[in-house]
Amino acid sequence: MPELPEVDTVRRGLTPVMVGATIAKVTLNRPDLRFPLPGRFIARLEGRRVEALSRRAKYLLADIEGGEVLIMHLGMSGRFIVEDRRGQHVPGEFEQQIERLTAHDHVVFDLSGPAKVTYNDVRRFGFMDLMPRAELADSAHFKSMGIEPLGNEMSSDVLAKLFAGRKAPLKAALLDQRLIAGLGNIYVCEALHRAGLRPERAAGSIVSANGEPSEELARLSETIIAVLQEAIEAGGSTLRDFAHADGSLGYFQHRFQAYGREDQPCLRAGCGGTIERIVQSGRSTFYCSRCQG
DNA sequence: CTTACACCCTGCTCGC
DNA sequence: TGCGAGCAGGGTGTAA
Repeated sequence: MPELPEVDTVRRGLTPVMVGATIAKVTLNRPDLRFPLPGRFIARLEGRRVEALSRRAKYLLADIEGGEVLIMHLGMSGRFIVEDRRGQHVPGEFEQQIERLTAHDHVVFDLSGPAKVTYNDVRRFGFMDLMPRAELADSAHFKSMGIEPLGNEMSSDVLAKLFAGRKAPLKAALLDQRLIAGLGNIYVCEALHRAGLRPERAAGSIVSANGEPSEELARLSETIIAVLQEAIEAGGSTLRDFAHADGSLGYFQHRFQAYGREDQPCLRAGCGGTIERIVQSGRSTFYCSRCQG
């Protein structure tokens, strides 16, 4: 589920639960996620306070008392479930509570308060790592990471530099985390649709020859920011409601204009086209060949 | 350096 | 009803 807006939603949800709390106990139900968990994972966390929780691209970062940072990536299917410990043992706390599936609960953080935070990940493409804050920037995860799309560096000037001369399709360039970090398949499709740009076009083709940012590039830059901000405000897309254990879908139903809408009418006013699905770099691209030029 | 592709893993849906 | 194929929001490693 998690692209930048979803990860940010998770960050917001976990902040009041985790920040300031002490990690009383860590339980590992397996020795690895996508990668092996770092050595002495449990000992380095237990008894320490969580000082802050932040996001970089699709990564969640928890500052741990003592100077280390807990790095968490949700992969494709990772999610956090917050439970009041009593909720587990006192049915009726939530009237309609459905027993949640605990298969694929891989890591459990018992906090100093009544809360328990469980990392659940069916496909196990997610991972966690732990290292001193000072080593973060040079770590394998972050050293080649691109700009933060909602950060200060994001502008059509910077995009022009990043895209200049690239033959890769716009779709691939926007998905490349070494250029811009945080966009995923959904929001790339949405941004290109809203900006009216064809996903197959070479990324370099929207940078004008004289080096000045083109109008298309400016539109794309602004659209990316707008789409992400709107998604964050809506609380992400299809994330399950991680704050409760009832298994129900989150409130945010699809406001997608393109993603997942193959064969359905293009929603751009006056377009009248039909959304098509093609495959680029092994992944589905949804777009309207009529209004995306 | 850039680009392309296989791969990691589990579960669900679709067509036969 | 059963079963294989294809698909799913991620990143990584390798090869060309």
